[in-house]
Amino acid sequence: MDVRSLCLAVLSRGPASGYDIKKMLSEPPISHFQETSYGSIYPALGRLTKEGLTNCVEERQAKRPDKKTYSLTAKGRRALREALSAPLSPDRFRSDFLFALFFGDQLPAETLLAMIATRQAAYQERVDGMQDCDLSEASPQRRFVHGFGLALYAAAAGYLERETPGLEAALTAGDALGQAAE
Amino acid sequence: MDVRSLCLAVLSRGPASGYDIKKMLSEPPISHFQETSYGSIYPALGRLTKEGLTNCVEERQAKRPDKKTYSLTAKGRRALREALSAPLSPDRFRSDFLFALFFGDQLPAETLLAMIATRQAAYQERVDGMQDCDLSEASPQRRFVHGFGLALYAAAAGYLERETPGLEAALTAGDALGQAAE
DNA sequence: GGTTGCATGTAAATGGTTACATGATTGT
DNA sequence: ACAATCATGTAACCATTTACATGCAACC
Repeated sequence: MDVRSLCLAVLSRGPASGYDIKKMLSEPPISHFQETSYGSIYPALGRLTKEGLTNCVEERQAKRPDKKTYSLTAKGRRALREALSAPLSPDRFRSDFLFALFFGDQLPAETLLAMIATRQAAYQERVDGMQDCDLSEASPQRRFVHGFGLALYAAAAGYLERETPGLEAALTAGDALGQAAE
Repeated sequence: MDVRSLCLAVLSRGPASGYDIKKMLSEPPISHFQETSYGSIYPALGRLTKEGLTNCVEERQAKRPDKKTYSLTAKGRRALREALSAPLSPDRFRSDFLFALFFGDQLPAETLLAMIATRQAAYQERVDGMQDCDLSEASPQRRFVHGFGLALYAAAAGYLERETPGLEAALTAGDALGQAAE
């Protein structure tokens, strides 16, 4: 999803500054499946405003840069709806961890097992954090999205926990074979 | 993971051409968690060779471009090991689908449900494809990686299947409320 | 006294995708 | 006949990240 649509989407919830938008996009649950930086948001807001998809109201602030509050125009809302209902690009999972593991015959078994333990901890931490999350006020969609993320991370953490011993056994057996062959 | 390391990793399995490398990276299971294109691979191979991380042997071919077969040098193998054992960037999941769903109050319920059905089918198809996969010859690592992917996709497909009816109920109830309020 | 939050923005560098350019062979 | 496979490479374009630039206020 391009940054412009991300901005429009956040603004559909109400007026916000570039700073606010970045904050919302960088917090769970959105941060779990989208990424952005100031360097892309500010230019995007400028362009959106120039093209009439957003309005911008400047508020003078002493001792700070003027705060610019953006809001959706009717045209912007239409553009957002279009972007959300257009064919969406497929979900993607990127993992350097799996890649390293896949080519792990280049590395000592201990290194691999340490890598796995680190990932397992990271996934588990995420799961724990999400389970503590208060959803009593959340919309059905938000709960659904939250649940989806939780299901994925729990599956990852669970798999790593369950299957690591088996891999460890296979790797040490392989090492022994390798040494026997020498 | 940068394209250079991807190339080195594939070459650690044996000499290959740019074409071969692209093919391996574009096939499951690697395609499930890494992406590349010719436009990045060919320049990367050129640079790797210039820097002495790979060797290149050209083979004349009539009627086709000369085939260039690359192989790892000792330096290249060291660089690969370094890249694989360096701190890896965290796994990332990107989903325009979840994003659209999250801001789904902008869209009619039917559109949302259709989107979900499409994704569910896509995930399920992936799961089915992976279950049919023959792993009898595969290394322990490869099985582990395969299993990880399968666990994730199965969790996604399962979640969507289980939880969609609940969301549908909530959405239609919400619609009714919204209409009552008008 | 240090970190976090508020608040904007630009410029350079990075790194990549997409499309183009070419073209025989093999399988359906 | 048509698609896929083999086989390389370049150039234009795109988007984004990272680092820089600035600086107060509030909290710990």
